[in-house]
Amino acid sequence: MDDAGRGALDDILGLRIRLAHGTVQRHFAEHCAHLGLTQKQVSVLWLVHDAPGTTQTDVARTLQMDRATTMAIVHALEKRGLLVRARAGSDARRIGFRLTQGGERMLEEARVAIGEHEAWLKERFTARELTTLSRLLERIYQ
Amino acid sequence: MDDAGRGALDDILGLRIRLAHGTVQRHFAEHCAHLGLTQKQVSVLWLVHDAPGTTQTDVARTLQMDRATTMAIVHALEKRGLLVRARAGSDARRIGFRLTQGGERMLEEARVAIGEHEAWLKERFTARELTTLSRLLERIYQ
DNA sequence: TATTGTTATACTCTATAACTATA
DNA sequence: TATAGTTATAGAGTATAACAATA
Repeated sequence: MDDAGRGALDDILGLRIRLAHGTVQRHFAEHCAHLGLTQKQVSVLWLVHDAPGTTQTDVARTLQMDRATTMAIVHALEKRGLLVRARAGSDARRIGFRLTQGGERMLEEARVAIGEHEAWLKERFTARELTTLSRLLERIYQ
Repeated sequence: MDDAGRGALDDILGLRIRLAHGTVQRHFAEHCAHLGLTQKQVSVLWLVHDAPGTTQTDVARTLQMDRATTMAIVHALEKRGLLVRARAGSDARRIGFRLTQGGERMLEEARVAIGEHEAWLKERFTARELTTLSRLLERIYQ
């Protein structure tokens, strides 16, 4: 009995995405180890910097995470003094985030490391290929 | 102080890959929950089916995992009686894998569920786009 | 010495469920 | 009732380090 016409593991797009993700994650972990931050933590710092006052629910939606998962990440950042929480607006349930001075400094440093990390990732593509890849990936998570 | 010329979070390819990966993983978890298998476990079953006698190191290399990580996954499959281990060839260090009858049956069932899952994933692309996406992703992990 | 398998350990991410406070 | 945040808990994936057996 053979597997003719049954499809190979190579045709599984999910596997390709998973392998690519793993490769990127490993390179990040190595290259950005000196920051002591994970990809997710940097994403949150970046997001809050771009839009101070962003709430937990906003962050969860943008990064497509559970609220509880978001909590854990924010907690770690708060514990390190990179981010503070404060009531946002008239709705007493909503708590907005702001970066501390230390958080801003850390983000600047992270941006340098991530710039290098992204350069390593992108160097294998032309500008046109990068645009194509970004647009195709977008269709998956949007 | 503004961020003109500094690059936006949207330009981070690593983030797009991460979001796409998360979306695919969540859909797999929902759609394939009845199997009681994770993506990794199915990959290992599939791999061993395609090449009986495959060793732990082979699996680790193909799926780009640590040997210890591979162990944990294989252990779970062995515990459920889907896979057995046996000495492979003359090298007494190498242990090859084979699927049991139950493992073969489980793989058949998994293939159906994964076919549907992949159809959901791929329906948003044309055949040509799929080829492009696969080739671009390949350049990252190969 | 190098490779293969193994175990122990630890950390991140992820999600669920149950809870409190506010709208 | 619905939403925002919180906490506890658990499982999966990942990696490191140290070890035994074999090449």
